[in-house]
Amino acid sequence: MAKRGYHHGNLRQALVDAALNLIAERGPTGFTLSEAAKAAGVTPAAVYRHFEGREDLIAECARQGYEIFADLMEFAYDGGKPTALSAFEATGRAYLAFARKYPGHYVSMFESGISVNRTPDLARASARARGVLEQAAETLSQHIPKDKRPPAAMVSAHVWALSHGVVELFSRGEPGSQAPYPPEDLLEAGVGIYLRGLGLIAPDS
Amino acid sequence: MAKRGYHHGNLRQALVDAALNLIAERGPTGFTLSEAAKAAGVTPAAVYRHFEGREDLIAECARQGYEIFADLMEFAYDGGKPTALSAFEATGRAYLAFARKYPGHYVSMFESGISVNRTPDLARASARARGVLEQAAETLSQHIPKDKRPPAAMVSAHVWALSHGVVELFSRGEPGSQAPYPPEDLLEAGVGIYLRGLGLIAPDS
DNA sequence: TGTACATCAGTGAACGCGCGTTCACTGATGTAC
DNA sequence: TGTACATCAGTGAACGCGCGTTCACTGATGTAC
Repeated sequence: MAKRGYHHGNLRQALVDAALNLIAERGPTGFTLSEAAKAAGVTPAAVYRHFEGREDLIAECARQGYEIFADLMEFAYDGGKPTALSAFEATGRAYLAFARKYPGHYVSMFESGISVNRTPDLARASARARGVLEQAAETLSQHIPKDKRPPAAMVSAHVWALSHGVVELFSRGEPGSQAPYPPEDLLEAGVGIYLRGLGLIAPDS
Repeated sequence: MAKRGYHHGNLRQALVDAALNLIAERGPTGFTLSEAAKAAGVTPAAVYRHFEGREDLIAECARQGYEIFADLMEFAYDGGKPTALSAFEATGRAYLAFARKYPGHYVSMFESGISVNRTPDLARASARARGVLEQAAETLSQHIPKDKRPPAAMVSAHVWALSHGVVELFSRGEPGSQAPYPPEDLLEAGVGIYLRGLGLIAPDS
Protein backbone atom coordinates (compact mmCIF):
# COMPACT_ATOMS: atom_id res chain seq x y z
CA MET A 1 0.00 0.00 0.00
CA ALA A 2 2.10 2.96 1.27
CA LYS A 3 -0.03 5.51 -0.50
CA ARG A 4 1.81 8.26 1.30
CA GLY A 5 5.55 8.16 1.02
CA TYR A 6 6.52 11.39 2.68
CA HIS A 7 8.80 11.43 5.63
CA HIS A 8 7.47 8.60 7.67
CA GLY A 9 5.57 6.40 5.31
CA ASN A 10 2.30 6.11 7.10
CA LEU A 11 2.50 7.91 10.37
CA ARG A 12 -1.23 8.06 10.90
CA GLN A 13 -1.58 4.30 11.16
CA ALA A 14 1.71 3.97 13.02
CA LEU A 15 0.28 6.28 15.69
CA VAL A 16 -2.91 4.28 15.90
CA ASP A 17 -0.91 1.08 16.30
CA ALA A 18 1.29 2.61 18.97
CA ALA A 19 -1.76 3.90 20.82
CA LEU A 20 -3.41 0.48 20.66
CA ASN A 21 -0.37 -1.14 22.21
CA LEU A 22 -0.20 1.40 24.98
CA ILE A 23 -3.91 1.18 25.70
CA ALA A 24 -3.75 -2.60 25.81
CA GLU A 25 -0.83 -2.46 28.24
CA ARG A 26 -1.89 0.33 30.55
CA GLY A 27 -5.53 1.01 29.90
CA PRO A 28 -7.05 4.20 28.51
CA THR A 29 -5.84 6.02 31.62
CA GLY A 30 -2.22 5.16 31.13
CA PHE A 31 -2.19 6.13 27.50
CA THR A 32 -0.52 9.43 26.62
CA LEU A 33 -0.18 11.22 23.34
CA SER A 34 3.50 11.84 23.95
CA GLU A 35 4.30 8.22 24.53
CA ALA A 36 2.41 7.14 21.44
CA ALA A 37 4.37 9.69 19.40
CA LYS A 38 7.63 8.49 20.88
CA ALA A 39 6.76 4.88 20.13
CA ALA A 40 6.13 5.87 16.52
CA GLY A 41 9.51 7.59 16.45
CA VAL A 42 8.13 11.06 16.15
CA THR A 43 7.69 14.33 18.06
CA PRO A 44 4.41 14.83 19.97
CA ALA A 45 3.64 17.82 17.79
CA ALA A 46 3.62 15.64 14.69
CA VAL A 47 0.51 13.93 15.94
CA TYR A 48 -1.45 17.09 15.24
CA ARG A 49 -0.84 16.70 11.48
CA HIS A 50 -3.09 13.64 11.61
CA PHE A 51 -5.40 13.98 14.56
CA GLU A 52 -7.18 16.79 16.31
CA GLY A 53 -5.75 15.65 19.61
CA ARG A 54 -5.59 12.89 22.13
CA GLU A 55 -9.30 12.04 22.14
CA ASP A 56 -9.45 11.99 18.38
CA LEU A 57 -6.67 9.41 18.29
CA ILE A 58 -8.49 7.17 20.75
CA ALA A 59 -11.69 7.57 18.74
CA GLU A 60 -9.89 6.36 15.63
CA CYS A 61 -8.65 3.32 17.58
CA ALA A 62 -12.24 2.60 18.58
CA ARG A 63 -13.50 3.08 15.04
CA GLN A 64 -11.02 0.62 13.61
CA GLY A 65 -11.96 -1.72 16.44
CA TYR A 66 -15.64 -1.63 15.55
CA GLU A 67 -14.81 -2.32 11.90
CA ILE A 68 -12.73 -5.37 12.75
CA PHE A 69 -15.29 -6.44 15.31
CA ALA A 70 -18.15 -6.24 12.82
CA ASP A 71 -16.13 -8.09 10.18
CA LEU A 72 -15.26 -10.82 12.64
CA MET A 73 -18.83 -11.23 13.78
CA GLU A 74 -20.10 -11.29 10.23
CA PHE A 75 -17.55 -13.91 9.32
CA ALA A 76 -18.45 -16.01 12.35
CA TYR A 77 -22.14 -15.67 11.66
CA ASP A 78 -21.61 -16.68 8.03
CA GLY A 79 -25.13 -15.90 6.93
CA GLY A 80 -26.63 -18.27 9.45
CA LYS A 81 -24.92 -21.42 8.18
CA PRO A 82 -24.91 -24.26 8.80
CA THR A 83 -27.80 -23.64 11.22
CA ALA A 84 -29.17 -20.51 12.82
CA LEU A 85 -28.28 -21.96 16.20
CA SER A 86 -24.68 -22.90 15.48
CA ALA A 87 -24.10 -19.60 13.69
CA PHE A 88 -25.41 -17.75 16.70
CA GLU A 89 -23.14 -19.65 19.04
CA ALA A 90 -20.19 -18.99 16.76
CA THR A 91 -20.96 -15.29 16.96
CA GLY A 92 -20.79 -15.39 20.74
CA ARG A 93 -17.47 -17.16 20.61
CA ALA A 94 -16.17 -14.60 18.13
CA TYR A 95 -16.96 -11.88 20.65
CA LEU A 96 -14.62 -13.38 23.20
CA ALA A 97 -11.97 -14.10 20.60
CA PHE A 98 -12.04 -10.49 19.53
CA ALA A 99 -11.63 -9.23 23.08
CA ARG A 100 -8.69 -11.54 23.59
CA LYS A 101 -6.95 -10.90 20.30
CA TYR A 102 -7.49 -7.16 20.07
CA PRO A 103 -7.32 -5.91 23.64
CA GLY A 104 -6.31 -2.38 22.63
CA HIS A 105 -9.28 -2.08 20.32
CA TYR A 106 -11.59 -3.61 22.88
CA VAL A 107 -10.56 -1.21 25.60
CA SER A 108 -10.82 1.77 23.24
CA MET A 109 -14.32 0.73 22.30
CA PHE A 110 -15.76 -0.14 25.67
CA GLU A 111 -13.62 1.31 28.44
CA SER A 112 -12.19 4.54 27.15
CA GLY A 113 -15.27 6.65 27.75
CA ILE A 114 -15.31 7.71 24.10
CA SER A 115 -18.90 8.19 23.03
CA VAL A 116 -19.99 6.16 20.06
CA ASN A 117 -21.68 9.27 18.73
CA ARG A 118 -18.49 11.29 18.68
CA THR A 119 -18.21 11.17 14.89
CA PRO A 120 -20.51 9.84 12.17
CA ASP A 121 -17.84 7.32 11.12
CA LEU A 122 -17.60 5.93 14.60
CA ALA A 123 -21.36 5.77 15.01
CA ARG A 124 -21.69 3.96 11.67
CA ALA A 125 -19.04 1.38 12.52
CA SER A 126 -20.60 0.73 15.90
CA ALA A 127 -24.07 0.43 14.41
CA ARG A 128 -22.85 -2.11 11.88
CA ALA A 129 -21.37 -4.29 14.64
CA ARG A 130 -24.55 -4.08 16.64
CA GLY A 131 -26.51 -4.89 13.49
CA VAL A 132 -24.73 -8.17 12.93
CA LEU A 133 -25.55 -9.41 16.41
CA GLU A 134 -29.15 -8.32 16.09
CA GLN A 135 -29.60 -10.00 12.78
CA ALA A 136 -28.19 -13.21 14.19
CA ALA A 137 -30.70 -12.98 17.02
CA GLU A 138 -33.48 -12.16 14.59
CA THR A 139 -32.85 -15.21 12.43
CA LEU A 140 -32.62 -17.38 15.49
CA SER A 141 -35.88 -16.01 16.83
CA GLN A 142 -37.77 -17.38 13.84
CA HIS A 143 -37.43 -20.80 15.42
CA ILE A 144 -39.30 -19.78 18.54
CA PRO A 145 -43.09 -19.92 18.58
CA LYS A 146 -44.33 -16.42 18.00
CA ASP A 147 -46.27 -16.03 21.22
CA LYS A 148 -43.30 -16.81 23.46
CA ARG A 149 -40.67 -15.09 21.35
CA PRO A 150 -38.83 -12.22 23.01
CA PRO A 151 -37.78 -9.32 20.77
CA ALA A 152 -34.60 -10.06 18.84
CA ALA A 153 -33.01 -6.87 20.11
CA MET A 154 -33.44 -8.17 23.63
CA VAL A 155 -31.92 -11.52 22.87
CA SER A 156 -28.90 -9.89 21.27
CA ALA A 157 -28.60 -7.50 24.22
CA HIS A 158 -28.60 -10.46 26.61
CA VAL A 159 -25.85 -12.27 24.78
CA TRP A 160 -23.85 -9.10 24.35
CA ALA A 161 -24.14 -8.30 28.04
CA LEU A 162 -23.20 -11.82 29.09
CA SER A 163 -20.20 -11.81 26.78
CA HIS A 164 -19.08 -8.41 27.93
CA GLY A 165 -19.48 -9.35 31.57
CA VAL A 166 -17.41 -12.48 31.10
CA VAL A 167 -14.67 -10.48 29.43
CA GLU A 168 -14.60 -7.79 32.08
CA LEU A 169 -14.87 -9.97 35.13
CA PHE A 170 -13.15 -13.19 34.20
CA SER A 171 -11.05 -12.67 31.13
CA ARG A 172 -8.72 -10.01 32.45
CA GLY A 173 -6.48 -12.39 34.32
CA GLU A 174 -4.40 -10.30 36.63
CA PRO A 175 -2.03 -12.62 38.42
CA GLY A 176 -3.47 -13.53 41.79
CA SER A 177 -7.13 -13.12 40.96
CA GLN A 178 -8.03 -16.55 39.79
CA ALA A 179 -10.89 -16.89 37.33
CA PRO A 180 -13.12 -19.78 38.35
CA TYR A 181 -13.39 -21.16 34.80
CA PRO A 182 -11.82 -20.56 31.42
CA PRO A 183 -13.80 -17.63 30.01
CA GLU A 184 -14.56 -19.50 26.79
CA ASP A 185 -16.12 -22.38 28.69
CA LEU A 186 -17.99 -20.03 30.96
CA LEU A 187 -19.50 -18.13 28.07
CA GLU A 188 -20.33 -21.22 26.04
CA ALA A 189 -22.08 -22.84 28.98
CA GLY A 190 -23.94 -19.64 29.78
CA VAL A 191 -25.15 -19.14 26.23
CA GLY A 192 -26.13 -22.80 26.10
CA ILE A 193 -28.29 -22.55 29.21
CA TYR A 194 -29.77 -19.32 27.93
CA LEU A 195 -30.69 -20.83 24.56
CA ARG A 196 -32.23 -23.79 26.34
CA GLY A 197 -34.32 -21.30 28.25
CA LEU A 198 -35.50 -19.91 24.94
CA GLY A 199 -36.59 -23.39 23.90
CA LEU A 200 -34.00 -23.59 21.14
CA ILE A 201 -32.12 -26.55 22.55
CA ALA A 202 -33.84 -29.68 23.69
CA PRO A 203 -33.93 -29.93 27.51
CA ASP A 204 -32.07 -33.22 27.55
CA SER A 205 -29.48 -32.71 24.84
CA MET B 1 -20.30 8.79 66.50
CA ALA B 2 -17.51 11.36 65.92
CA LYS B 3 -14.93 9.34 67.78
CA ARG B 4 -12.28 11.76 66.59
CA GLY B 5 -12.98 15.35 67.32
CA TYR B 6 -9.74 16.98 66.28
CA HIS B 7 -9.68 19.69 63.70
CA HIS B 8 -12.00 18.36 61.11
CA GLY B 9 -14.15 15.84 62.84
CA ASN B 10 -13.76 12.87 60.58
CA LEU B 11 -11.60 13.81 57.67
CA ARG B 12 -10.86 10.26 56.66
CA GLN B 13 -14.46 9.52 55.79
CA ALA B 14 -15.00 12.99 54.36
CA LEU B 15 -12.19 12.27 51.90
CA VAL B 16 -13.68 8.94 50.97
CA ASP B 17 -17.05 10.57 50.35
CA ALA B 18 -15.51 13.33 48.27
CA ALA B 19 -13.57 10.78 46.24
CA LEU B 20 -16.70 8.73 45.66
CA ASN B 21 -18.53 11.75 44.31
CA LEU B 22 -15.69 12.65 41.99
CA ILE B 23 -15.28 9.09 40.77
CA ALA B 24 -19.01 8.82 40.09
CA GLU B 25 -18.94 12.06 38.14
CA ARG B 26 -15.75 11.72 36.16
CA GLY B 27 -14.66 8.13 36.38
CA PRO B 28 -11.52 6.82 38.05
CA THR B 29 -9.46 8.70 35.44
CA GLY B 30 -10.89 12.07 36.26
CA PHE B 31 -10.42 11.66 39.98
CA THR B 32 -7.56 13.55 41.55
CA LEU B 33 -6.26 13.60 45.09
CA SER B 34 -6.10 17.37 45.09
CA GLU B 35 -9.70 17.82 44.08
CA ALA B 36 -10.89 15.36 46.69
CA ALA B 37 -8.93 17.26 49.33
CA LYS B 38 -10.36 20.54 48.12
CA ALA B 39 -13.89 19.12 48.20
CA ALA B 40 -13.32 18.09 51.80
CA GLY B 41 -12.10 21.59 52.59
CA VAL B 42 -8.54 20.61 53.25
CA THR B 43 -5.04 20.87 51.81
CA PRO B 44 -3.83 18.00 49.55
CA ALA B 45 -1.06 17.29 52.02
CA ALA B 46 -3.60 16.53 54.74
CA VAL B 47 -4.69 13.45 52.82
CA TYR B 48 -1.39 11.81 53.74
CA ARG B 49 -2.34 11.80 57.41
CA HIS B 50 -5.02 9.22 56.56
CA PHE B 51 -3.96 7.45 53.38
CA GLU B 52 -0.71 6.33 51.85
CA GLY B 53 -1.62 8.09 48.66
CA ARG B 54 -4.03 8.31 45.79
CA GLU B 55 -4.34 4.58 45.14
CA ASP B 56 -4.84 3.83 48.80
CA LEU B 57 -7.78 6.23 48.87
CA ILE B 58 -9.42 4.55 45.87
CA ALA B 59 -8.82 1.17 47.47
CA GLU B 60 -10.69 2.30 50.58
CA CYS B 61 -13.59 3.45 48.38
CA ALA B 62 -13.65 0.00 46.81
CA ARG B 63 -13.46 -1.72 50.18
CA GLN B 64 -16.42 0.20 51.54
CA GLY B 65 -18.20 -0.58 48.30
CA TYR B 66 -17.71 -4.30 48.70
CA GLU B 67 -18.98 -4.13 52.26
CA ILE B 68 -22.16 -2.32 51.26
CA PHE B 69 -22.51 -4.58 48.24
CA ALA B 70 -22.25 -7.74 50.33
CA ASP B 71 -24.69 -6.38 52.90
CA LEU B 72 -27.18 -5.49 50.19
CA MET B 73 -26.93 -8.87 48.54
CA GLU B 74 -27.25 -10.63 51.84
CA PHE B 75 -30.31 -8.61 52.68
CA ALA B 76 -31.86 -9.28 49.27
CA TYR B 77 -31.10 -12.97 49.50
CA ASP B 78 -32.62 -13.11 52.96
CA GLY B 79 -31.50 -16.64 53.69
CA GLY B 80 -33.30 -18.01 50.65
CA LYS B 81 -36.77 -16.88 51.66
CA PRO B 82 -39.49 -17.14 50.64
CA THR B 83 -38.16 -19.53 47.98
CA ALA B 84 -34.68 -20.26 46.69
CA LEU B 85 -35.78 -19.04 43.30
CA SER B 86 -37.32 -15.75 44.32
CA ALA B 87 -34.40 -15.03 46.65
CA PHE B 88 -31.99 -15.64 43.81
CA GLU B 89 -33.86 -13.29 41.54
CA ALA B 90 -33.94 -10.66 44.26
CA THR B 91 -30.18 -10.94 44.53
CA GLY B 92 -29.79 -10.20 40.83
CA ARG B 93 -32.02 -7.18 41.14
CA ALA B 94 -30.02 -5.99 44.12
CA TYR B 95 -26.91 -6.05 41.98
CA LEU B 96 -28.37 -3.55 39.56
CA ALA B 97 -29.81 -1.44 42.32
CA PHE B 98 -26.39 -1.22 43.93
CA ALA B 99 -24.74 -0.13 40.69
CA ARG B 100 -27.36 2.54 40.25
CA LYS B 101 -27.41 3.82 43.78
CA TYR B 102 -23.69 3.70 44.52
CA PRO B 103 -22.04 4.58 41.23
CA GLY B 104 -18.85 5.84 42.88
CA HIS B 105 -18.44 2.62 44.81
CA TYR B 106 -19.27 0.55 41.76
CA VAL B 107 -16.69 2.26 39.60
CA SER B 108 -14.06 2.02 42.33
CA MET B 109 -14.70 -1.69 42.63
CA PHE B 110 -14.91 -2.69 39.00
CA GLU B 111 -13.42 -0.02 36.80
CA SER B 112 -10.63 1.60 38.73
CA GLY B 113 -8.05 -1.06 38.03
CA ILE B 114 -7.50 -1.54 41.76
CA SER B 115 -6.65 -5.18 42.40
CA VAL B 116 -8.88 -6.96 44.86
CA ASN B 117 -5.75 -8.43 46.40
CA ARG B 118 -4.22 -5.09 47.19
CA THR B 119 -4.87 -5.39 50.89
CA PRO B 120 -6.20 -8.22 53.05
CA ASP B 121 -9.18 -6.07 54.06
CA LEU B 122 -10.14 -5.48 50.46
CA ALA B 123 -9.72 -9.12 49.54
CA ARG B 124 -11.87 -10.14 52.51
CA ALA B 125 -14.68 -7.73 51.64
CA SER B 126 -14.66 -8.84 48.01
CA ALA B 127 -14.67 -12.51 48.97
CA ARG B 128 -17.65 -11.97 51.23
CA ALA B 129 -19.65 -10.39 48.39
CA ARG B 130 -18.74 -13.18 46.04
CA GLY B 131 -19.67 -15.66 48.73
CA VAL B 132 -23.22 -14.39 49.03
CA LEU B 133 -23.84 -14.83 45.33
CA GLU B 134 -22.30 -18.27 45.33
CA GLN B 135 -24.34 -19.41 48.26
CA ALA B 136 -27.50 -18.21 46.58
CA ALA B 137 -26.55 -20.23 43.52
CA GLU B 138 -25.67 -23.22 45.66
CA THR B 139 -29.04 -23.29 47.39
CA LEU B 140 -30.79 -22.86 44.10
CA SER B 141 -28.80 -25.69 42.55
CA GLN B 142 -30.28 -28.16 45.02
CA HIS B 143 -33.47 -27.99 43.00
CA ILE B 144 -31.79 -29.24 39.85
CA PRO B 145 -31.41 -32.99 39.26
CA LYS B 146 -27.87 -33.87 40.23
CA ASP B 147 -26.77 -35.24 36.86
CA LYS B 148 -27.66 -32.07 34.95
CA ARG B 149 -26.63 -29.62 37.62
CA PRO B 150 -23.87 -27.19 36.70
CA PRO B 151 -21.48 -26.15 39.47
CA ALA B 152 -22.91 -23.42 41.67
CA ALA B 153 -19.81 -21.28 41.12
CA MET B 154 -20.57 -21.33 37.43
CA VAL B 155 -24.19 -20.33 37.87
CA SER B 156 -23.21 -17.43 40.08
CA ALA B 157 -20.51 -16.40 37.59
CA HIS B 158 -23.10 -16.38 34.82
CA VAL B 159 -25.50 -14.19 36.68
CA TRP B 160 -22.72 -11.91 37.86
CA ALA B 161 -21.41 -11.54 34.31
CA LEU B 162 -24.86 -10.88 32.88
CA SER B 163 -25.58 -8.28 35.55
CA HIS B 164 -22.24 -6.60 35.08
CA GLY B 165 -22.63 -6.56 31.31
CA VAL B 166 -26.05 -4.97 31.59
CA VAL B 167 -24.68 -2.29 33.89
CA GLU B 168 -21.70 -1.49 31.72
CA LEU B 169 -23.41 -1.56 28.34
CA PHE B 170 -26.93 -0.39 29.00
CA SER B 171 -27.12 1.27 32.37
CA ARG B 172 -24.66 4.08 31.78
CA GLY B 173 -27.01 6.29 29.88
CA GLU B 174 -24.95 8.93 28.18
CA PRO B 175 -27.34 11.22 26.39
CA GLY B 176 -27.61 10.18 22.77
CA SER B 177 -26.78 6.52 23.20
CA GLN B 178 -30.19 5.04 23.70
CA ALA B 179 -30.46 1.85 25.68
CA PRO B 180 -32.86 -0.54 23.95
CA TYR B 181 -34.65 -1.48 27.19
CA PRO B 182 -34.70 -0.39 30.80
CA PRO B 183 -31.73 -2.20 32.35
CA GLU B 184 -33.89 -3.65 35.11
CA ASP B 185 -36.26 -5.24 32.61
CA LEU B 186 -33.40 -6.46 30.49
CA LEU B 187 -31.71 -8.15 33.41
CA GLU B 188 -34.88 -9.64 34.84
CA ALA B 189 -35.85 -11.11 31.47
CA GLY B 190 -32.34 -12.43 30.92
CA VAL B 191 -32.15 -14.09 34.32
CA GLY B 192 -35.62 -15.51 33.76
CA ILE B 193 -34.66 -17.14 30.47
CA TYR B 194 -31.45 -18.42 32.02
CA LEU B 195 -33.25 -19.99 34.96
CA ARG B 196 -35.71 -21.60 32.58
CA GLY B 197 -32.71 -23.06 30.78
CA LEU B 198 -31.60 -24.53 34.08
CA GLY B 199 -35.00 -26.18 34.43
CA LEU B 200 -35.92 -24.09 37.45
CA ILE B 201 -38.91 -22.41 35.87
CA ALA B 202 -41.60 -24.32 34.04
CA PRO B 203 -41.31 -23.83 30.27
CA ASP B 204 -44.79 -22.36 29.96
CA SER B 205 -44.99 -20.18 33.05
C1' DT C 1 -9.79 24.85 88.52
C1' DG C 2 -5.51 26.00 86.45
C1' DT C 3 -1.10 25.35 84.37
C1' DA C 4 2.55 22.87 81.60
C1' DC C 5 3.28 19.76 78.37
C1' DA C 6 2.85 16.15 74.59
C1' DT C 7 0.46 14.82 70.65
C1' DC C 8 -0.49 14.96 66.02
C1' DA C 9 -4.10 16.75 62.38
C1' DG C 10 -3.77 19.99 59.10
C1' DT C 11 -0.88 23.99 56.79
C1' DG C 12 1.54 26.24 53.17
C1' DA C 13 5.25 26.46 50.37
C1' DA C 14 7.92 24.01 47.37
C1' DC C 15 9.53 20.27 44.24
C1' DG C 16 10.06 17.87 39.89
C1' DC C 17 7.39 15.92 36.43
C1' DG C 18 5.10 14.91 32.23
C1' DC C 19 1.20 16.19 30.20
C1' DG C 20 -1.45 18.29 25.86
C1' DT C 21 -1.04 21.83 22.86
C1' DT C 22 0.90 26.05 19.98
C1' DC C 23 3.95 28.00 16.83
C1' DA C 24 7.28 29.53 13.54
C1' DC C 25 10.47 26.80 11.20
C1' DT C 26 12.86 23.51 7.85
C1' DG C 27 13.72 20.42 4.64
C1' DA C 28 12.30 16.23 2.01
C1' DT C 29 9.06 15.14 -1.51
C1' DG C 30 6.22 15.76 -5.66
C1' DT C 31 5.14 18.62 -9.71
C1' DA C 32 5.39 21.97 -13.61
C1' DC C 33 7.84 23.47 -17.19
C1' DT D 1 16.99 15.19 -17.95
C1' DG D 2 17.27 19.29 -15.28
C1' DT D 3 15.78 23.29 -12.79
C1' DA D 4 12.49 26.23 -9.97
C1' DC D 5 8.94 26.11 -7.16
C1' DA D 6 5.00 24.74 -4.05
C1' DT D 7 3.52 21.70 -0.65
C1' DC D 8 3.16 20.12 3.77
C1' DA D 9 4.95 16.28 7.17
C1' DG D 10 7.63 16.55 10.93
C1' DT D 11 10.82 19.54 14.15
C1' DG D 12 12.18 21.65 18.35
C1' DA D 13 11.47 24.90 21.63
C1' DA D 14 8.30 26.77 24.52
C1' DC D 15 3.95 27.44 27.23
C1' DG D 16 0.96 26.99 31.21
C1' DC D 17 -1.04 23.61 33.97
C1' DG D 18 -2.25 20.60 37.63
C1' DC D 19 -0.68 16.63 39.29
C1' DG D 20 1.19 13.61 43.49
C1' DT D 21 4.20 14.00 47.02
C1' DT D 22 7.71 16.01 50.72
C1' DC D 23 8.77 18.75 54.52
C1' DA D 24 9.38 21.70 58.39
C1' DC D 25 5.93 24.14 60.72
C1' DT D 26 1.91 25.54 63.82
C1' DG D 27 -1.64 25.50 66.59
C1' DA D 28 -5.85 23.14 68.41
C1' DT D 29 -6.86 19.30 71.31
C1' DG D 30 -6.33 16.02 75.11
C1' DT D 31 -3.81 14.74 79.36
C1' DA D 32 -1.05 14.83 83.71
C1' DC D 33 -0.37 16.93 87.73
